[in-house]
Amino acid sequence: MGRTADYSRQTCPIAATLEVIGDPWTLLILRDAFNGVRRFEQWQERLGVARNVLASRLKTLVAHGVLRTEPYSDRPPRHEYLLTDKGRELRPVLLTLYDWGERNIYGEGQAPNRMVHDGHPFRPKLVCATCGEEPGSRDLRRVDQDVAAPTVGEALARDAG
Amino acid sequence: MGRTADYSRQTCPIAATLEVIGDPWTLLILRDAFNGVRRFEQWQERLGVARNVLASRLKTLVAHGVLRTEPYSDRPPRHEYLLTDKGRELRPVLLTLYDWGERNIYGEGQAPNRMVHDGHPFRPKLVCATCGEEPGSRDLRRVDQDVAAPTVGEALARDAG
DNA sequence: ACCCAGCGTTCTTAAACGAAACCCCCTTGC
DNA sequence: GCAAGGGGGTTTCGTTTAAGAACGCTGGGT
Repeated sequence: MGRTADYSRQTCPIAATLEVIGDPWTLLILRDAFNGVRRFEQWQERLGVARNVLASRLKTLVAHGVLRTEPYSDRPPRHEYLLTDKGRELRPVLLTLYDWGERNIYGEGQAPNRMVHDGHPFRPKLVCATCGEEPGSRDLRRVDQDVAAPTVGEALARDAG
Repeated sequence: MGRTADYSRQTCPIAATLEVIGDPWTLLILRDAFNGVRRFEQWQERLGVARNVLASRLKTLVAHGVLRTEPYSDRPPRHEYLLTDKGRELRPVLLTLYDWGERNIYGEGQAPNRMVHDGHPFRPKLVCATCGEEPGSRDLRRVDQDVAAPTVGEALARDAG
């Protein structure tokens, strides 16, 4: 029936997230949003993405509340796209993707840019918010809930309504 | 000319990472790998992904060194797919995706499963490895290197060779 | 009046997906 | 010895989506 990876039957937060930001280009659109890009033409120019695809991606990001539109001119009517709080919470996702790519593809210090935090080099570290420890492979488990949890499709529908 | 989002002209670790794991299904394949899945039929059954697509994804993950094959039977010749060290380093990516989906789509405690770390609930927190602080939007910057950095395509080629 | 900027929409074409059939290799059971 | 079945794919074919280029719309500038 086509090509879309349809994650919506699953019941999993990862699948749910990918349903929102898993399309090709979407994460690069968000990367640029974090870097200050707000307008259609800027994204189009920087990414070289097809305009129809860009329009469609922006639309679904707005529909999911990751971006919102804000008018910046009445005549002619123009608006820009800004990250919402929900969108800003995606920053850890981008940072971990960045880190993996730098270490595993580019190699340390070989990347075209660096992250700087308050004057010193930044490298993300993921810790347990409760105890502050870095989780190992052994001590972290995924436990099923006994309640019947909604599928991705259902959760997204509720989220939109 | 087709459909692939081609990130390879960019020079960015995020784009480089997406070139490896950004295909539809790939992140769910990895999610299941972290949950102990190792064989073709298991993935096929759990994901419902088309077999040709699954075969192709596994192939590229092996080619990029995220998974490796390990024989588990000589006659008939059979192998399973295991995460490499490089693959295991993707865990933070999966954890941040999980966290976002749980909080922003399912809602706290509504997800079908929970993460448990050493007996207590786990929620990932991203901190600066150097100073231990959680970075805000203001104090984290991306700084260009002056050296001419390789494109994603070049970095991946070097990575493979 | 003409051109330009900004933001898309509409078209066509070609790649990638989805589904199901098919294939190979070997084991087990009758 | 032959059929059935499991594991791990590949082939074939139809459909959907992305790429790419062209066009449209709104208003501003000169």
